Amino acid sequence: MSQVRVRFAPSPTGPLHIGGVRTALYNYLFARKNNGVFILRIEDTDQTRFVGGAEEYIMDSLKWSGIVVDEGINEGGDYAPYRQSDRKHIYRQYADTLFDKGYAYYAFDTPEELEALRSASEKEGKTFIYNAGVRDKLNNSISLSAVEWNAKLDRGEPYVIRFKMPQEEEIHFNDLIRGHIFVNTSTLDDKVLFKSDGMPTYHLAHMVDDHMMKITHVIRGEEWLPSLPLHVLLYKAYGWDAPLFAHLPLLLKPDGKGKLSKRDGDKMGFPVFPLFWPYGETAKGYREDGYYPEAFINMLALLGWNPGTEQEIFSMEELINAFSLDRVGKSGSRFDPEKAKWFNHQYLQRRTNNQLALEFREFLRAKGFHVDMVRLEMLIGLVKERVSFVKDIWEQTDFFFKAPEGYDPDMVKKRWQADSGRMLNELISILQGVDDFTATATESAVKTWIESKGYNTGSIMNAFRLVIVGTLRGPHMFDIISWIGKGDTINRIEKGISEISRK
RNA sequence: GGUCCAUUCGUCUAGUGGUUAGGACGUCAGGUUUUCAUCCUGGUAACAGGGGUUCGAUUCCCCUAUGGACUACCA
Repeated sequence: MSQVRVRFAPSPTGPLHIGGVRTALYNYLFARKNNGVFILRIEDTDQTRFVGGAEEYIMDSLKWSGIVVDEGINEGGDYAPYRQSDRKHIYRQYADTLFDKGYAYYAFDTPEELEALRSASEKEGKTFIYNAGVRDKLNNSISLSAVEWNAKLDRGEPYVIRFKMPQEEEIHFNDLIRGHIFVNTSTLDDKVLFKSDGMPTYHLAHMVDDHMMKITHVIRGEEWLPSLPLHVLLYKAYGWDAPLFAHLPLLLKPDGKGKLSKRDGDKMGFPVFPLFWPYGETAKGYREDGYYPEAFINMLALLGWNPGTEQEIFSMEELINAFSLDRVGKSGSRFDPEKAKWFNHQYLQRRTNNQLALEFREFLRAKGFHVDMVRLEMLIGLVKERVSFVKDIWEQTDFFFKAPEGYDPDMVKKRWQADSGRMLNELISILQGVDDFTATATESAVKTWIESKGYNTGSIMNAFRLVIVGTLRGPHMFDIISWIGKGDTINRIEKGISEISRK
């Protein structure tokens, strides 16, 4: 068999949705798995919907995700150009071929006329379909005489080129994910192939390009399934071999009904886009929310596909190895933001303290703290397993950098006893006597003291934590005081005693 | 409305003509942690409904219901 060639073909109409990233990913995995080629083609035939920055956004998103394009606008390739507006000149002749062969015709109906027909049909509870049923009553090169429609062309009247859908024919085709499907052409309409503005529609452009670029497998979203019969007919009309098709199920809302949208993300506080979108109505991105691209991709890969084993954590290499189209599900997947966080937690745990320290150092710098790497790595080691994102580390460690500004009133009420101040004063002198201020040294000194006095460990330690942290949370107490040092520890105890006792 | 597609725990899913219907996220409980979190252990929880076919259907077929996509000179 010839070399596998697949393409991801988005429209630059705004930021790329994570559903789009998943489509790109599956194409990419399929290509790599089969030693094939992954192509990025920009489908910008609708000039009215063009959005500046979207093309770069698409490329940046793929790059961040670790999806490597083999042929595309930046990469070049034997089938360039890879942007449809740059290929404009090649489509017209293919529309003409279809006309010459009798598979297409000119239509002069104005958008207003068609709109009127549609609303009239709707009033009767019917759907207006521009096909064999009404074709010869409308304004086109089939209903009009050759003299008439040629005159219109000569006058420069706007027109489109429509596909001439067969009247009553069963179209059978196969989808790699869904199997055999068939539909009767009487329910299909004469789709516009070539627009009056001189641009092809998606239906013409994508298949001409797929054919010219020798695409072997079309892996795209389920929203294209209804137009597959048209595409199959088009391939037949040209006498071309059609590629194999695989229609991917959609990503659905975490709750409620319908497909995942930007609104869901806004409402529930999770991103629906890979990267921050800075234009117009801005949108948050996974990258900016602190997700690792590996976790993001891993999460997306498992939404609609599964390996058939119980493995859940996959590197890109592993995904490539394990991927196959026949393990892609048929039904839409509800997106679960909680599971996305879990994936990031897993990836964060697999990073070394050194890597995390490097990442967290940027955070600290922004806050004006400068800590050397050795101490930072120690700190990371204390809180690493408690967090899912680098940015969470701050919430877990803020009290390492500054004494508490207040003391949790509920906890004080619950844990601060009449003699807590006296005992903590004793504790100060115990700590004062520890020269080597390591966690083990201070711990053993304090435990010996508590035992010798017959104190209650719990009440001492809770009060201790209160004055050091400000509330009852955080890592092991002796790890904390070892990190902040003897001087600061004692200062905090003294400050805590005086401030809490005063109340 | 019409056409097409889909339907296993709350969610992502595995699975088979005869299984204690498995895993993960979430959730709940217990344990560890003198705090909180993590972690560990355990529990909860599903074959949409109705007809067939069959000795036997979650699995195969049909119908219904529900969900989704499409129904543009948008992709």
